[in-house]
Amino acid sequence: MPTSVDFETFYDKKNKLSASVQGADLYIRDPRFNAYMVSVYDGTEAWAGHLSRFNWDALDGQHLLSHNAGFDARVYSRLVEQGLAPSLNIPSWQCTANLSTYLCMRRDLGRAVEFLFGVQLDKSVRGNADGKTWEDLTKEDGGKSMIEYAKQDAIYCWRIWNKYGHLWPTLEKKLSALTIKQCRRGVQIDADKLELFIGVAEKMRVQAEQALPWMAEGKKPTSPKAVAEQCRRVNIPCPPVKSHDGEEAYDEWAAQFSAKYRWVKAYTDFRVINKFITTLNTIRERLRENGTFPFELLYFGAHTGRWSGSGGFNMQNMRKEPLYCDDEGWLITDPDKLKEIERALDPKNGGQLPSWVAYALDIRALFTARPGRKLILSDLSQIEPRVLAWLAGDFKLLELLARGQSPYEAHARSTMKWEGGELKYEDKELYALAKARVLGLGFGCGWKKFITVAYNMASLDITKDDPEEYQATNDEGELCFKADGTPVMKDGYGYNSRRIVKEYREQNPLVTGLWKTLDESFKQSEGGDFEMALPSGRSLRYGEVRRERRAIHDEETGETKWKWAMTALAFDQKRNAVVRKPFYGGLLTENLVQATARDVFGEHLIALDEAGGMDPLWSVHDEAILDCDASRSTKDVKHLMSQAPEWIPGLPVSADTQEAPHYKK
DNA sequence: GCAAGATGCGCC
DNA sequence: AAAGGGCGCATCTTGC
Repeated sequence: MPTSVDFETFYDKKNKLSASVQGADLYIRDPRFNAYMVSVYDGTEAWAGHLSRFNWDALDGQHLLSHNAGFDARVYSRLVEQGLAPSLNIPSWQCTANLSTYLCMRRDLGRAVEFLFGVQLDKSVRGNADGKTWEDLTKEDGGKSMIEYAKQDAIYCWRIWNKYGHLWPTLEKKLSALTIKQCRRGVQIDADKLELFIGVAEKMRVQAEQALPWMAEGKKPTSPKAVAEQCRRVNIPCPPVKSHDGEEAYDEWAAQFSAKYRWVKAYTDFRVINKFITTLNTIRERLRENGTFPFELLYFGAHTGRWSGSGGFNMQNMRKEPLYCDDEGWLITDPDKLKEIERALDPKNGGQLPSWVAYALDIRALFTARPGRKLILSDLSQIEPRVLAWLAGDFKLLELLARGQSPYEAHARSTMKWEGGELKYEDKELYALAKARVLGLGFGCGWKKFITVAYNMASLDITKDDPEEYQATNDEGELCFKADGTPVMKDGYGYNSRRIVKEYREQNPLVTGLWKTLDESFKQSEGGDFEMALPSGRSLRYGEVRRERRAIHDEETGETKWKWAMTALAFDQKRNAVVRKPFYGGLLTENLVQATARDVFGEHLIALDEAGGMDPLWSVHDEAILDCDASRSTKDVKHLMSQAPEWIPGLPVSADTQEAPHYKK
């Protein structure tokens, strides 16, 4: 029988002493850090009290459990370092927070216990301990309430494992343990480069800041109010809200006014540079003496099972493009100039930065292998379209993929009547369309959204060939064009987008069939839970399916329409809570594909970890970053990541693998 | 003074 | 009938 362990440690939010603010590593090394209490439970007896009274030998040789094992294990190691705990033999330390998330997307103990046992825990004791030392707590009530609280936590941690541990597959246990190991191990940082980047970026920030007229009045640099006031002052419209009016609308606004007003470019630049500096500062603050950077990655951070970044630094969303700085310290944002840089950097053209670029600040270049080792980067090639084809039973497409064709070309051959040679080179237009269809239309996306999706994913403006009657006209009746020469279209336009969406659906009955099947199964589970089985053996659960009327607000007309929708309980990341959301066939298909792709990748991660000689440092959904010894090559990695797990036979898997001096796009 | 919401900027 | 989805963090404003 395992033993659960829970440490209570001093935290002080006001003075920025806490694991959530500092990250676990910095927190436990902070001079103010103090672990004052430990509680344990072995299924029969619970004990909680001050560390000085704890019989550590009781844990020797025991399999341990903690709710957030990564944290408690680090606290223990720190205590050993400080001579406050003996070094014990601990064969395993499992995490019930990770288990709870796997089971029901409730990570914190309170909500997990509420869902799994129907018991409401009182978490107020911990909340009230903010800024209080053990001495403070003993003065209050002899520490009694904290002792009871800590006991309760250890007991429920143990009970979660005891009741549900067997539902956690072996592979998932390994992935949980690997994730905990990765976070603690961290990654080697090029510290000199870090300092250089921060120095250059700070100068760039000053440059941008000096161009903001409202700074003189003491307004904040990115204050929306200050920007709006400035717009009124010079009699130009306020910048369109990107999430509301669309990115394109904003780009047009910026293009129109940036030549005349330098602050138009500068205030957006400021945001970009400032974000960059803040991110780099987090690395600097958390850097350990050996130059490694510990991070946090959440096992099962998304309801599909994907990992999520966490803990103040997200390892999964580092920008791909460097910040380019010109001789005067301005951020280079002009698309033509960026293209020129890209051309110049191509090895075929010399592979050097143009002379007018003073610095290229690439955050990814800071992440390297440990001394004497090498970095290997490997990502699964278009795993989601491949998985979709497998799930839909599209054997024709699978066969083309198995022959080594890209999903875009295979799709064009399979459904778009392409019979020529290599599509990418022979018909660029069709290739772009195939790419947009594959990436954009597999999950039920509608024509309106597809216009942006095609633009973002395949740089395709599918409205440009729309018939003239859809093109907007000005007051004089002349046709309207954007700055780049493409037409401005009327509301209700989208002739070609509608046509493409319709054609895709007609030509891919297996995919639409999958949407329909899932949609119908979902509807049939009305009144109960909908459980979607995944090929790997795990499943996604959608709780308490209901048919209900939901208000839809039409942005254009301002009207509110009521529509029937099928809804279920699902985890909402933004609110960090389980809420009711609408679902439909396309969305369920998307969840199914993403979850299955994650499971395939999970098998690869464990295979890589167990192969030896290479440490998976962290992962980004379909991409593994490995710190390898000299005996390992890209071939080994590529081979392991090209296997289809036995539960998904015939899935054509392939990986792009490279050795690199540092992390890169 | 703090929390929550809106917005922006990043990623697959 | 139609419906992109999955994430995290910083900054600013507003409301209590």
